Amino acid sequence: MAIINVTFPDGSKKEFAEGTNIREVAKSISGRLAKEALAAEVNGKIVDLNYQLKEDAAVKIFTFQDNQGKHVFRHSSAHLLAEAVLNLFPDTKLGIGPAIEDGFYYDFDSEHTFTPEDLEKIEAEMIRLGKEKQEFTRKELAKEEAVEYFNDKDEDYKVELIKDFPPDEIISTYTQGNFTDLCAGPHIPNTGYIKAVKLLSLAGAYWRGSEKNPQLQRIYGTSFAKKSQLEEYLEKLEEAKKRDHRKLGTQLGLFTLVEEGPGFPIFLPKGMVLRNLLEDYWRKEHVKAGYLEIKTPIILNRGMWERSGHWDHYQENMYFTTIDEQDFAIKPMNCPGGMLVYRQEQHSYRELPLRTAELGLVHRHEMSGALHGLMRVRAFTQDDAHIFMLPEQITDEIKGVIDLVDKFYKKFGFSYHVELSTKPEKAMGSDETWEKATDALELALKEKEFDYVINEGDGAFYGPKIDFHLEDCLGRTWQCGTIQLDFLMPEKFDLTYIGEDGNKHRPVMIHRVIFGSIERFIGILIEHYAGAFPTWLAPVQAKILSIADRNNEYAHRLAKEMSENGLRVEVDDRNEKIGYKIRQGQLAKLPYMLIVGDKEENDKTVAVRKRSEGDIGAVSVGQFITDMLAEIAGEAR
RNA sequence: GCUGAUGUGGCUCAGAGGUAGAGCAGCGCACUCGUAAUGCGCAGGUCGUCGGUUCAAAUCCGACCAUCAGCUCCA
Repeated sequence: MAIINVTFPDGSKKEFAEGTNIREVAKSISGRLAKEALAAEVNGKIVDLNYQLKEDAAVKIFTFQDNQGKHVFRHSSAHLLAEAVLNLFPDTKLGIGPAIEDGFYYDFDSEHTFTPEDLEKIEAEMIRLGKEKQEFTRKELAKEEAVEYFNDKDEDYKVELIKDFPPDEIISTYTQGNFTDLCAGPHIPNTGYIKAVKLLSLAGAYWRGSEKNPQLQRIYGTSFAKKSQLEEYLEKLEEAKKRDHRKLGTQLGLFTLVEEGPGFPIFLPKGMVLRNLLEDYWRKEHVKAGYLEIKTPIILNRGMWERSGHWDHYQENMYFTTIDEQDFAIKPMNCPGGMLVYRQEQHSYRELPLRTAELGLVHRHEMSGALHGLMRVRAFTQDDAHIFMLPEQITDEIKGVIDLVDKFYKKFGFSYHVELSTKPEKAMGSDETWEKATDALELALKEKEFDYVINEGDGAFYGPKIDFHLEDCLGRTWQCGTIQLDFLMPEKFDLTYIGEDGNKHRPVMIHRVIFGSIERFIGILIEHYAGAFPTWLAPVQAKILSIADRNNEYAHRLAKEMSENGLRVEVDDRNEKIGYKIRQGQLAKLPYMLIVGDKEENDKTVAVRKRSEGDIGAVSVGQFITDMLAEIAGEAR
């Protein structure tokens, strides 16, 4: 029998007899690994533990600690879910059931509408089946056999999937107990591993993600190797929900969402302070980066929107109005206004790149089901800019914008990921133009050495884009910044510049936003800081709390002095105990509370209580103001 | 828009056919207080909206609106 050389991730090597399976390999390393092993990677391919080695191989064994191990574990959990559902609701047809970040789901087609109570029953059934320790066994079959097998079981969706595979594809199925599913695998050894499982929610999901297809019932769940891990996870979810910007927004008095204006958030005084600070910072940075600020109207006439292509390509998202019997539209984007600005005068190649920026309020008709706090609204302000440039300036300008986005996000401590979105179905312009634009964006990303994923067909109707995504408290990502390269709009509006040769040429343009929408960015910001804003951003930077009524005058005198120094201060002069005032201040997440009683009044000091550190002792008023201004200047830089 | 769930005072929630209740917040009074909730009292709700069933509806039924989760779509 042949000897096989196995190399492990740490570089160590071991010899095994041909046909040895991974379980035995794990056992040879340690009993514990054999117990915890879920799946393995052999020469780059993910396999089951009973995969038999046939040649020399690099072997990695995965446990629940590894992402791959988790993934396999959750995928097997999805199979267990399907088995449980079929046991309880035999007429159910199966869609697909993959592992996802933090869990898994399975899509079902059933006459019966699942209820939250059903989820409990299904969960109990999963646990029961888990106790049976049913083994997952793999079987390979030819395409026709597979079609026949699933046809017999009336699994229409599975048949549809198989029919889309290439003709010579080897199809595999996995069976546990008397449940068999179409699946590439791999899977964990048996269902007994799944001891901690929780079905979390129920939702409709279109078959293969298309609105045109029937809607299936999707059950979401998660599972862990140990009960304690599940509990920890559920606790973490609860904690994350406390950071929800919708909750904190009301609690902290930043904004409000009312039934009278779905998707039209109302900003309250404290929210406006935050918003204005962001805009101030934005303006400062944009002047530095060579942008000129403009403001274009919210309403423009029909002809202009026809020219821009929005009338044909974006109508379903737009709001309309009539003025003096003429059609007008409320802008869903700022670009056409930007075009009108460029067209105001003749431009020389010497002026380019010309960077015009606009904090523009746009309105878009979003589907009612898509609305979400400040993250997805129907009216929002984009921190827009349109850069008009020579073709040879494209890469540098894109790189400049990438740097600016990075600077902004780093300032707030955001981590983000980048996507490159390509030509959508509803697009203007030729494939060549699109390809040219997409290549230019890709080149800039490569030169910047950014990791990015390609988002097919998700570009704007006038051009491809680089999207910057930020995460909310639950790890859902939202597109914020975007850079779009556009050869078409300058054409549509017949934009020109006079080149070195004295002739007219067509400029290229970039549409870009950094925050994306101020509203969305604020939503992310609230969740990121859990409402505890750094001092420079805090709507109220310090609150002065008086100990007794007789200290109120001193408190107000201090407040006046601090306000005159540009600090945002409030006084709590209510006739309440200091512990109570402090509690409320702490819940309001104020960076500083200044407690003033007889002692402070006599010494002309304030007793400082810092949000993060508690009581830090008394300092003179002047000293406190100086320190705070220094802190703010440092943060706001 | 689709699927499911939810909607009770400013906020968090109880009440599940007999005509609305608590805590917090608010207001008043007393206490004048030293680092996360002082006590007492008062006021506040056409129970999302409209319609139906019933002697009687917050409660049962229907439609609509809004919100939440997900799908789809997007900054």
